[in-house]
Amino acid sequence: MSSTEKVTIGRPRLFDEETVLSALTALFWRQGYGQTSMTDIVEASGVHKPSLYRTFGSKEELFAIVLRRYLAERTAMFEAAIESAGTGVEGVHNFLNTFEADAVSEHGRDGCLMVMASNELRGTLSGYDFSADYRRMLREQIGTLIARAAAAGVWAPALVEARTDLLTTYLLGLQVIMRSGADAQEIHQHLTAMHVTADSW
Amino acid sequence: MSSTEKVTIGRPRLFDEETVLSALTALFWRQGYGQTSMTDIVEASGVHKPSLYRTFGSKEELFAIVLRRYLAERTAMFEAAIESAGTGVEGVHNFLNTFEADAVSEHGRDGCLMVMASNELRGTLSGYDFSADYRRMLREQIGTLIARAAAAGVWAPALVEARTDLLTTYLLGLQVIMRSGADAQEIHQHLTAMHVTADSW
DNA sequence: GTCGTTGTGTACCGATCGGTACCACTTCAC
DNA sequence: GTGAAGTGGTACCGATCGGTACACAACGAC
Repeated sequence: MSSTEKVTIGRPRLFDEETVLSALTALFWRQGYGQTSMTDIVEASGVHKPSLYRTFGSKEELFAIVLRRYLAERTAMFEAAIESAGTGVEGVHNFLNTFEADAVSEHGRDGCLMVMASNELRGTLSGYDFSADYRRMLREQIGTLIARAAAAGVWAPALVEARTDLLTTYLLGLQVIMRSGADAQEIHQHLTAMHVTADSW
Repeated sequence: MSSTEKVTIGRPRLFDEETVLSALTALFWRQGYGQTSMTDIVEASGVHKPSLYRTFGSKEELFAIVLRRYLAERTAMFEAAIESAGTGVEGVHNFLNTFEADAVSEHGRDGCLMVMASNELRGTLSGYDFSADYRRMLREQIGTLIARAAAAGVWAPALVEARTDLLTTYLLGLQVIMRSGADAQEIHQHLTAMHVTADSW
C-alpha cells in the first residue's frame, strides 16, 4: 500500500538495490576504487555484470553513487554524534569518545571512504568534486560542535573558526592513521592529544 | 677515481638509476600506485621494460624502492625545516610557514606520497610496513620540534607528548586536504588554525 | 493466449595489464 | 681477435581489465 512502491513493468529485480549498494560500499571502502575489479563487485553483490551495468551504469558511475550514499550516511552519523554530545567542552570530549568507539570497530580500521577516495582520485570523480563536498560538510558539522562548546564560555569569533579548522584537519589525519594499520592503542594515544587540547579551551 | 665507482662488467647502463627513480617518484606521487601502469613508467623513465625489471625487479619492488627513497628525502627535508626553525613557540610558527611554502608548491598539491600510499595500500607493501615507519619518523621529528619549543617555557611531559601527537595528526590531515584539490586559500586557513593553537601554548 | 518491457545469465569482445623470451649490442678480460 | 657478462629493444605471453551482444525468463496489459 506504500506510495513508494513502484508499478513494475517487465520482470522484477531479484536483488535489492540498497542491499547491494551497502555491500559494495563496504567492498570499495576496504579495497579502494582502482583495486576493486568488476569481478570482485559481481562476487560481493551476487548480481551478474549486465544487471549491474543496467542498474548503475559504469563502474565509475557506480562508485559515484556509492560515494554520495556514503557521504549522506556519514553525515547523519556525525550529526547524531554531535547531537548527543551535549554542550561545552564536555561535548567535544563526548564526541571524541564516540569517534574513538567507531575508530576501533571493524569498519573503523578502514578509515573513511571519502578520505580514501580523495587520496586515490584527487577528490574528483567524473566532474563531481566529492572531496570539496565532504570537507565542507565535515567542517560545517564540526563548526556546530564547536559553537555549542563555545556557548558555555565566551570565545572570540576567530578562536571559534580556528578551533573548528583544527579539529576538522585533525580528524582527517586521524582517519589516515586509522586506515594505515595503527592499533587501538596508537589511535587512543592520538585521541588523547585532542582531549588535552580541548581541556585548554 | 672515486671509490664508489663500480667496476662494470658487460655493457654499461645508458640511464642513471637515481634520475629514473626521481622521475618515477614524481609519477607515482601524482598518480598513485594502482593507477600507474608499466607503460606509464616506461614513458616517464625513458627506459624500456626489460631494463626496468632487470634493475628494479617487479613493479611492486620498484614502488617499495621509491617509497624508501622518498621517506629518506622527506625525513631530511623535515629535519632541515626543523633545524632552521629555531626554538620556542616561534620555532613552531616558522616550521608551519616552511610547510605552507611547500604545500602550495607544485608538488605540494600532490600531498605526501607516504600518506597516499598508506591510504591505497593500507600501509603495507609486500610485508614492509612502510606506514608505521613513516608515522614513527614523523612523530619523532615533530617531537624534536616540540621539545625545542618547550625548552623556553616549562611544559609538563604529558603536555609535550600531547602536543607532539596533535601536530603529527594535524599534519597528516593537512596532507589529505592538500591532495584533494584544496586551493592555497583553504590550506592557509587550516594552517592558521595551528598557528592560533600554538599561540596558546 | 500474444505483445511489450524489463531483468537474468552465458559467453564473449578488444584493450590493457604485469611480466618475459629472445637477440643484437657494447663493454671487459684475456 | 674470442668469450663471458650485462644492457637495449622488439615482440610477445597469458591473464585480467571494463564493458556488452544475445538469447531467454518473468512480469503487466490486453
